[in-house]
Amino acid sequence: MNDSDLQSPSSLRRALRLLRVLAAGDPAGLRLKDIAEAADCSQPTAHRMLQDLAAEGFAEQAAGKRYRLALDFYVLAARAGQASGLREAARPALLRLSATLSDTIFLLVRNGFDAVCLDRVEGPFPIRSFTGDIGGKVPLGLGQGSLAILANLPEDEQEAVIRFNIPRLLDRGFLDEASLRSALAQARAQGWVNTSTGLIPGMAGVGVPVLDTQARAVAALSVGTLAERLNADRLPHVVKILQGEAQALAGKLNPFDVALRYPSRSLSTIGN
Amino acid sequence: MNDSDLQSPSSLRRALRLLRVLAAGDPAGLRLKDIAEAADCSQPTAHRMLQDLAAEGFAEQAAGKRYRLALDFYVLAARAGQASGLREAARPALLRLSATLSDTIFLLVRNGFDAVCLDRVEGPFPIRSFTGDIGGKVPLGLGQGSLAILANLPEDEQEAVIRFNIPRLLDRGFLDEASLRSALAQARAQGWVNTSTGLIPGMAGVGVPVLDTQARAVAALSVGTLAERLNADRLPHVVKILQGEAQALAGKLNPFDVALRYPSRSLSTIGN
DNA sequence: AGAAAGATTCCGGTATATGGATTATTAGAC
DNA sequence: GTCTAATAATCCATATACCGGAATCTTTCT
Repeated sequence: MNDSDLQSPSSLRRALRLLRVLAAGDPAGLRLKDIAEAADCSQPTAHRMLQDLAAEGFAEQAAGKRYRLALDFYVLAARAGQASGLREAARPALLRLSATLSDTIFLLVRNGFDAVCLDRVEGPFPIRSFTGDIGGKVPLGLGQGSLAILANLPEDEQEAVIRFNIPRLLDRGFLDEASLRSALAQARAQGWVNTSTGLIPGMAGVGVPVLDTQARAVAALSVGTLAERLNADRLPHVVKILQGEAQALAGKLNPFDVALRYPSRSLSTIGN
Repeated sequence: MNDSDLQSPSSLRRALRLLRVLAAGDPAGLRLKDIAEAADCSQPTAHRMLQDLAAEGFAEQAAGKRYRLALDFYVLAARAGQASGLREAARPALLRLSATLSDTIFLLVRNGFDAVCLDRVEGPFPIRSFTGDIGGKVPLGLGQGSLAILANLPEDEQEAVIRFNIPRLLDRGFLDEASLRSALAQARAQGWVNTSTGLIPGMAGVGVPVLDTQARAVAALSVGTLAERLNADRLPHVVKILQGEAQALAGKLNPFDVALRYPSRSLSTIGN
């Protein structure tokens, strides 16, 4: 069930898991003993690795000897996932949208079977969303932006994702396969997704895909707001503005970059 | 002079340097051969390490076998308690400032002998800055925000930083020690830094420190704009608004968090 | 299609990571 | 403030798993 390949992972992989432990733990820092335990390695080993991590600027020791991720880690991370410069390119659009619509705007990208929130600009209204904050993940198909991406993948990939995600969607209590497929058909036909499937009570949103030159979705822009703020009067306006930005954004993207295909790593990490 | 500690760094440290190489290189990915060369290790070694990095979700192989940092890395960092929550806490202030002033706003923090750009909100005018994008570093003392931080460090630390940074500043062609010290004195006296030292032609800026409860700088907010947009009329206004946000931000910070002290890693990584 | 450059795999020698035991340090109790 | 239990750091012999040259497979360029 789990991935622990029978032969112990390389020392490097164990060290990287240490980083995961640190990332998952209290931002104020974790005690060596707990780290060693969580990472399932001896205390001296954890210590030595943490020393190395600290020496390279990835970790640091806070007061009380607690270890935590250091700034360099965040600095490097800011450079990750920048392949298409998407976040950079989209930032102005997000700000404009948020300013124009006075709502919370999300930038989502596909990653494997998930949509990941790459950036988010807060509006004045408190919002509940699936993706949550930057870095949040949802199965493709759940939520407006996520659905907009899934609806605009090449057919074979879409099929694979659907097959894989159906149980995950059911787990979260939404959408049987039939309604998912009809929602996808509608999304592709009209070019955007609204909140017709009613997901979080009182919340509503619109998602539009950002398409590459071959009309495949590489990302999505979406608005999350209160249901009452997306009435029949306002909806078309919101859709139009979103589509305009999505199109402009598509034009700015490096056409060389293609959507990430299935990640090679094992599927067992999906649960993270 | 240089660090090559005579005993070769541990394999973990070498692997972490690989990550740095990836972060520094083309976001579209680097070829194995170039990575191996940049990291100064054999091709098979680089290959093996990259495989492990990929297996743990820190790197990935894009089309053309190119290796680059993976999105999971970003996700991991985003989900981890943002370094001291500063970025989170400051985001609204940055957005407000950018909206109010119509200029580019920077959030800088101290890290060792550098100021690091933690966040940045673009204004409508194209800006050249030392820190550049998120994650960019400058020696403490170079640039308005960076100077504002240095000016408000405890005396002993400030002295250590000055001593260390003088040659680095000279390298970049700016500021002899005397003018640095006088700029620091002025900065501390008036509580903000303007562009009096004339750094990038046509550019101007204002930086104010974000102080902790002991009046030590933990960060700085700064504005970068065109020189013509910071005339005598507007300057006081900008300073006042910046200071207001900096003060409000200081109030929101967890008083438990203290400025990062000197990182334990060797000084030789400064050149990065 | 051919050739050259690059990526991946293989494998033996050896450097190096490992964890138990030891010492040093910290945190908590009184 | 002192003592004690718990955690962190260090040491060291051992065996492991890392390393890089050479061979093979793959891609990219002419």
